[in-house]
Amino acid sequence: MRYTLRQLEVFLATAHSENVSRAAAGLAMSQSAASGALRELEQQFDVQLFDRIGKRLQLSEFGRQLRPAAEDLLARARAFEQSLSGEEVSGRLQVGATLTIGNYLAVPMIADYRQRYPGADVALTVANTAAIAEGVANFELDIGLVEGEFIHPDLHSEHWQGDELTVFAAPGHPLAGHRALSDRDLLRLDWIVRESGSGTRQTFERAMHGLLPDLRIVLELQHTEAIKRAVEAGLGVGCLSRISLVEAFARGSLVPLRVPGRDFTRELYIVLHRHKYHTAGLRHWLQLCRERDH
Amino acid sequence: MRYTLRQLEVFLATAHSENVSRAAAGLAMSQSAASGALRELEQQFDVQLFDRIGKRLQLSEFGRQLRPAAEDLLARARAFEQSLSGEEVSGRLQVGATLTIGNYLAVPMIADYRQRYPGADVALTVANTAAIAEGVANFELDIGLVEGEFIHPDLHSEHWQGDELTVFAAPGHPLAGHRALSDRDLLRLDWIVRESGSGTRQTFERAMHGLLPDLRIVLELQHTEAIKRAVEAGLGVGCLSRISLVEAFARGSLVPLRVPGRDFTRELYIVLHRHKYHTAGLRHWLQLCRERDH
DNA sequence: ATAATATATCGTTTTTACCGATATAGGGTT
DNA sequence: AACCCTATATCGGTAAAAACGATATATTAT
Repeated sequence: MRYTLRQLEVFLATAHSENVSRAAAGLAMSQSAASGALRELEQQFDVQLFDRIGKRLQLSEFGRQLRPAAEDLLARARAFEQSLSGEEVSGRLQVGATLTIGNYLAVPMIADYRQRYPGADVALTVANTAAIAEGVANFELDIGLVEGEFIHPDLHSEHWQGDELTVFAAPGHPLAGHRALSDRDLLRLDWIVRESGSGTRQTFERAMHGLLPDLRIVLELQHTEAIKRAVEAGLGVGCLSRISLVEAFARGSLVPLRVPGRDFTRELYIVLHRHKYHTAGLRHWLQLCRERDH
Repeated sequence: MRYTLRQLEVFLATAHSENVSRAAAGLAMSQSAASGALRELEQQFDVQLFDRIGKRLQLSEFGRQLRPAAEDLLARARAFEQSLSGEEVSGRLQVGATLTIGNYLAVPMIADYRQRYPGADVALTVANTAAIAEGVANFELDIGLVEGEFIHPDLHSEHWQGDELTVFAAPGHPLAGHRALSDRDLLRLDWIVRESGSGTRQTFERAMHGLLPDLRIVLELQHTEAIKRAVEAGLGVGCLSRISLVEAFARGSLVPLRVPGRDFTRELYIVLHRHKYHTAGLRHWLQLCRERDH
């Protein structure tokens, strides 16, 4: 064997940070040692893993090709080390989720996961669908839970569960408890919705197709809770995922409005890297996802 | 990382030969170095991979548990080394096959394989079904092509193709070109068949169920070609796989006899280790197998 | 018993991995 | 353009690791 697992660690850490010094620090070694390990690996096989553009290191085309296999190999090596150590589930599972999913679906799942597999740790990163996908593609996230569809050569996205937006208002709103809303009603309402670019907003716009130019959007907020409070305060009606509203409906602080003519459904997806090793932790999390696949 | 790929190599080579000295020789290192590497690996994780029974080393229960994952990891590490080296298919593919399959199916496949993937090498081991299965389980063979079914916790056997034995005789035989043979006919014949324990013999005995005690077996031979020549010489009738007879039938040196009342079919299986990494070579071979799955 | 065969260990040598220091070089900033 | 900040590569030295040969020890076979 003409290379070591340590060299792989250096390679991948450097590929990740595009910075030998930081990679070295992360691996608890000096910059010179990391630089040497990289040089060693490249010389052994007479290949170039990085393009040295000035003082910058950037994965070469060849290095980019090799990375997924190297990540896979190292993940397996770590898993093997753990079976040698006799440990069960360990290592921090990096979960990425969009805002709505993160707050309302992922958080209870994390509680469940940590209870079922003590010693297992989860880090939740909340970002939009594109950023989550990027993270999974770069091996920074183990799994993504997102609201949008997309295509990426290295990623595999699997249908998780259906979701639906609900139009809602404060209990005292003129149209609360009213008949089903027509398009004319929708155009007379003041809307408080999520910001452009969010998955929730995209679904909202799709559902409102045909009315968009004339819709009165009075407030755009980046947080679900803020929207709910604004609606409670009577500033207008909102449109959010039903999963973020069940509690408020149960309490009676908000009430749903029926809009039968329009399609507010959307699908949630699980995003995985096509060539990533599934650690025990990841397998357990996936099982949890599938159990909650209504 | 608290271990090296080299240590894994020593571990596996020793597990394979149950002999540190030979393992060391195979890895081009001294016995003392191998012994030290093993000790190192065990001390790092405070585990016992081998039971030292006197001068004998035998995989401990723990070592046995770990072996498949280690083999998998090392196979992947080697594959990664090859992608670093820029080589394509390489390494010798160890194929195990039973006698009939080896001679009549595997040999032309090897020719095909080597032509399609220049640089790829194949070693064919011919043995009975049980020995092939054993070899695959011990990682000595990459794949087995066998005639019998069996169950083994670590092995996965997949249906490959159907086969059929054919009863045949020399063209001048009294029953050649005759009507279909009845049980009474079968009992009057002199039989030349494969030896007990062979897959072909097993299928033959199953097909002849009910007649076995009275069957006149005049000759048992271990080689298909020998049986054909004996039948050509008029010593009796034979019963072999149709795949070993097509040529002789085409030439007219032998002729088939019809035995409609009895079932001479059997199934051929592909045997793989459940937890073995599929190298590029193995994947190509499997593809070849599936192409030839009639 | 004795020979043959294997493994473990010891002292030694060689190799390697790593560090700190230093040289080099790009990218901003003034 | 000169300067500083930040990064990487390289060099010499050192400590650790890996390997070797020789030797001690243990088991099996003769």
